[in-house]
Amino acid sequence: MARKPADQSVHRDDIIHAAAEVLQRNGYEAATMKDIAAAVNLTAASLYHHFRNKDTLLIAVLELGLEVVLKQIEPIAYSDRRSDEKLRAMICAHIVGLTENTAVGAAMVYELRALLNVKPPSKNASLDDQAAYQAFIERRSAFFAQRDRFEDLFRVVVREGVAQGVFRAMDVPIFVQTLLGAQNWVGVWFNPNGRLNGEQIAELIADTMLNGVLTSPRLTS
Amino acid sequence: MARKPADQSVHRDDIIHAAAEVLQRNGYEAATMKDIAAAVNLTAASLYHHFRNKDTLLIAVLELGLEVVLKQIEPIAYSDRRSDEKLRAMICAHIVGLTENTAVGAAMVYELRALLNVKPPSKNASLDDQAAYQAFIERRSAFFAQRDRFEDLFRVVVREGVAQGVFRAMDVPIFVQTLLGAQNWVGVWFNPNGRLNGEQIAELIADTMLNGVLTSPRLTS
DNA sequence: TCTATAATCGAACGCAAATTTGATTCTTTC
DNA sequence: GAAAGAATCAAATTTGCGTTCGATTATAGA
Repeated sequence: MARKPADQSVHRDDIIHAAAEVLQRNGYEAATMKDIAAAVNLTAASLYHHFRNKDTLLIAVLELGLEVVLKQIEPIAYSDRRSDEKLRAMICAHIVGLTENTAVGAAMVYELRALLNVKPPSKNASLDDQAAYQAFIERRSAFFAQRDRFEDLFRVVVREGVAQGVFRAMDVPIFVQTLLGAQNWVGVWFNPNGRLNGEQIAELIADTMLNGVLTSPRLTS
Repeated sequence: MARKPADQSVHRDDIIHAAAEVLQRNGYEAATMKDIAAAVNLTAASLYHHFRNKDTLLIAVLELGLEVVLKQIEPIAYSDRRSDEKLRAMICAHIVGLTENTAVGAAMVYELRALLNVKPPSKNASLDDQAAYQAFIERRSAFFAQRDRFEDLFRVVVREGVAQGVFRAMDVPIFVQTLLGAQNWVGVWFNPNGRLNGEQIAELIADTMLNGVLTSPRLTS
């Protein structure tokens, strides 16, 4: 009866990754469904077989990006190493992740606003559309909840370090924003053909940030 | 004969600031000329009396943002204080500037891509349009040159500090990107109704970043 | 082989947005 | 107070994009 996805057909994830790349180049509003479709050798119309609409595609990209990064950071945060070691590992993991997929990383920085700006359907829209919008809103909330959780991991580890005396007393939320800014920015300026690779950059940044808060400074271990 | 700008008429700068605010909310592509016009009680058509097109309005916003920030940073960089004091002052000036005008600050982070994505006019466009596009391109190049100059100010001061021994040996370009990321990010998360004001945030961030590179750590002077 | 459904596409729809046009209303200056 | 240009607007134009529709093709299971 039913037919499973054919092997030669384009996969959901292919589209998401292609979308991320088009988004990186043009930004959400300027990126057209046609562009995205072309990147996977489809027509715009075909995309609607895989995604209800453009908004849904956007959130799929962002969810993917967050999931990847969470999966790498979370186990480190929950491990029982020393706080400064954990923080260093988290910083490096995040930055290396960004440099390995700059497209998704850039989306996580640049496209959140687009996600927030998604407009509700007009009142004479189909019930189907109304329901889909509700689902979208909930999905978006869940995304932001996850994202808060991601940021919290850093705050928790830093607080831990302060309590243990490995980090100096500080304003934890501000420090974490400082850290996240430095990290996210890498997704903006990183050049795969540049002088340093992701790991090297990650270590250098971790050095600086850790030095900024360690009670007894030490460089790369 | 000719008529000088009437006093009650909307001024170029009003439009630029209004545009910055609309851009902050929606992003360049999603911001409509109508929205921007409405923010200064005009119609979209009227904007074309002041700006040739939407692109020109965008670059005007960015030029304004850069000019403001350069005017504050440059004299500090060229002063003859100690390098670490200069760097601290530069960081604070930049961050305070961002928090005082988050709209323009956000544009400096988010809208550079839109600036790069401006499309040339079609080949059957008027000569006037062709010429205007050339002018735009040059203006854009000049903008990026200025922006490089801005970033260079930081690199120069940091190198100076390393040479003088107040800063540890480090990878200067990476450190400056780290610093700029932390700074720019403030424009993204800063909340005027938040717990801390711009100055306080600036000092905290400066503490962390300087601590990250000082040879003999010290906190707020 | 036959059928249900997955996957795709070409063409068309509807709409919103940038820009143009042609007039109209102010203000300054002579 | 008239002329010239500055500043504005309503309406029309155009263009491009998201999305829908109907039809077509391919494939796994009955």
